[in-house]
Amino acid sequence: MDLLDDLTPAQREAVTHVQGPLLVLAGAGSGKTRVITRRVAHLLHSGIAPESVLAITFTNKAAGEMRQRIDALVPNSRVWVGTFHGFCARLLRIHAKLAGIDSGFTIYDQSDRLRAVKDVMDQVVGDGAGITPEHVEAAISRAKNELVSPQVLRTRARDEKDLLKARVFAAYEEKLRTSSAVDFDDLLVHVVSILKNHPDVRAGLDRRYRYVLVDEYQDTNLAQYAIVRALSVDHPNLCVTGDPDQSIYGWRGANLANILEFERDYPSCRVVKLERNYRSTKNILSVADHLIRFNRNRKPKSLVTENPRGAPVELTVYARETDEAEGIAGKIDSLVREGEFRFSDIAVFCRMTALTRPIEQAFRSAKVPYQIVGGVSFYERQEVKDVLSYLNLMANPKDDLAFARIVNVPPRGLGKTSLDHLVEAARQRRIPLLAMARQAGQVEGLKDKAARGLLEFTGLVDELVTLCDHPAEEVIRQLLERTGYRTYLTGETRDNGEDRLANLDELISAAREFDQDHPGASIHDFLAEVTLASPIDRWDQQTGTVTLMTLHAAKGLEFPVVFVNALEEGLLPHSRANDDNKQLEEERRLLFVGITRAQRELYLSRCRIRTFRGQQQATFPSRFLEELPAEPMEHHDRSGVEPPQRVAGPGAGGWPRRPEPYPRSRPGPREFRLTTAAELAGSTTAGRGGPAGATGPVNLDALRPGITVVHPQFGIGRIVSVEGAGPRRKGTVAFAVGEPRTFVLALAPLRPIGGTAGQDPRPSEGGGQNNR
DNA sequence: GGGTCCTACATTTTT
DNA sequence: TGTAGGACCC
Repeated sequence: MDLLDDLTPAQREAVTHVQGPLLVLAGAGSGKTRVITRRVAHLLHSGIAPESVLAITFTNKAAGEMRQRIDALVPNSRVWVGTFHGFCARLLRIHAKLAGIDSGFTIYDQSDRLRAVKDVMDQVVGDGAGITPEHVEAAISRAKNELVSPQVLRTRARDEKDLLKARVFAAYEEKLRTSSAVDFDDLLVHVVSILKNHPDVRAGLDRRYRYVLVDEYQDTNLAQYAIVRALSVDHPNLCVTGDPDQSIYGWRGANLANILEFERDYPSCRVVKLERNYRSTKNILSVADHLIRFNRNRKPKSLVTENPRGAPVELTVYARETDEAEGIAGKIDSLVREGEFRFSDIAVFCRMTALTRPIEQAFRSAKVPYQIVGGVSFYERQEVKDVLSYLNLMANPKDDLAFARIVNVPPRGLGKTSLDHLVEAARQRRIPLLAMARQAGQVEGLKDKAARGLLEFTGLVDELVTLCDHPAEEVIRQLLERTGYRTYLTGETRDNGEDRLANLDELISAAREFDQDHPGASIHDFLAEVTLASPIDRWDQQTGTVTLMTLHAAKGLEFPVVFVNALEEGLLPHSRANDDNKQLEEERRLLFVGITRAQRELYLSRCRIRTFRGQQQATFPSRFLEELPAEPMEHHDRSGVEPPQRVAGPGAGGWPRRPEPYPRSRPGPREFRLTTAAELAGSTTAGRGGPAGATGPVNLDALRPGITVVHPQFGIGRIVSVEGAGPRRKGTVAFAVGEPRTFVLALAPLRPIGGTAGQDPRPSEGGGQNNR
């Protein structure tokens, strides 16, 4: 077949471009994957050696799909397709020495890193000092993604806490070094340093990978950017594809500027825009387009489609999250019953995994088959992690983390006290725990019994190490028997012993599959693959079930029918984004990504009262709802709420302490009216750019304690106290969502709402008027 | 040493 | 609501 036959001129231009940098700005659903795979095929057809093509994706799943599609066009092409982390892990195995690490290094995942940070903090910081290991861990990751060393981080410190973080960072790095371990981010960081410090290696790789493709370029961080650039100096045949409007990993260091300024990096580059959408109906696209136009930091872009108009986009308001879940389950049931869709055509997206629970429950009782993507990865489950720790220790005797994890699993009479003695002795001698355990007799303060236990353990490890060259499946089978782990779990009747045994069997299957796919591979390779695996890689669209996943996981996928739930302030946008416009725009893109996954039907929903973390709370509609167009949408209110009552509220200006349950006995459609903080603030006419400031002078006398106010950014709240006088008078406002905040009243865009203090400012109240 | 219970805690998204 | 870590008891 001809590679170009069924392509548009723009797509054809991208596919046939061979030499020089190329930027493909691909709107959602514009056939980007098809363009990339065709382009690779075209390169190969033009006589370019497969070994000189490097295709980098964001997830293993995307990589697998791309490889498959390339294979279909050009069988057995041996093009390298993979993720950044996979590529770097492979490079590092070869060039470990140049980065000053063992080639047998262990890769620590995020939970390993957190564990290591905790250990380090115990030693370096002593007691807390006001920062949590999670904070430090996040700071370390951020620093690494931005190629910031502990030393530099220290010079940037602004307070005691920052200094402390920098100190822990340095100690953590030392710990990694002595353990021959690298964390996730290090895979990139070490490769960057090799490329930087060894020009010959860099030039060699640049030459080798003459044609580099990077997908989802909008999600690259500084380290990734540095790698890509270093590989495209002498042979800048760099093709990047992406969509700035779908950048949703800023929190992980992704830098939108990478794609926005690609043309500046490579002035000679060709730019191809794919703006025609093949995926969604006109209605869905219109909703997506309206929303994303509220983002300021973007390149304007039009998305057009020749697809039919399609059904209206539905927005439904429910009373509670359980009703929402049941509503979604019921709708899915009828969609399938009507015969137009199968379960596997349908997906439900949530902002957070925690929001999936009520939906799962509803699915179970409505007998809707579903699979959930995300949450705890298979490889992060305790028993799986235990076994992997054995493998890690076998492969890397310096891996103290692995040692500590399994030295007493199954129980060998080695409790915390013994461990503490061992750790202290090892620390003094600066040797790994396993090496110290071999000389258990020399450990001060250790009981005989514990010393014997340690020696027994080292003997076991030595025995296991002899298995290292065998196929992964066999190693694991043997390991489970010889360590007594299987027996240990078999005796475990509580704690889902059965499930855990089943997980071990699944691990064995995974190992078998690995052995088949990678004959001759080492345990290191198996461990690397497993550590770099993510939950989404295991997702399978072909199982005949509804898919339940986070909005982040949904990127790159498409479904005929899509539901997005919990469109409420504090959830979408997430409360942590409240005070930062950049983050707010990212939240908007997140919803944009969700919407544009839908091919034919899109259902949005929210509820008035949500029980979350065991707490019942009244909600506010997401501000994003206000940014959707009126026309192709259909609003339903199934919350059974009363029209607003113009009567005095429950207390003197009282914020209801606890939201009143809405009557379920009086359901029925109600007229719909959007009420968002921004609208109440009187800024609905602000148009582009979203909520603006207040629209007129506010009488400062009106801002008294007890008054309900609205802030364009933080939403509705009540003034709890006022201090000082004159122009510098400050007021503290308790918001319905998020932390209380203090403002200089004369400067803050606060507006009283509801007129008198007595009026019920109940959030989320449906209005009596129709907004159309 | 090891198990159990309890409390305090945090709580986004993941290669 | 869940989990991780500490206190307590055997």
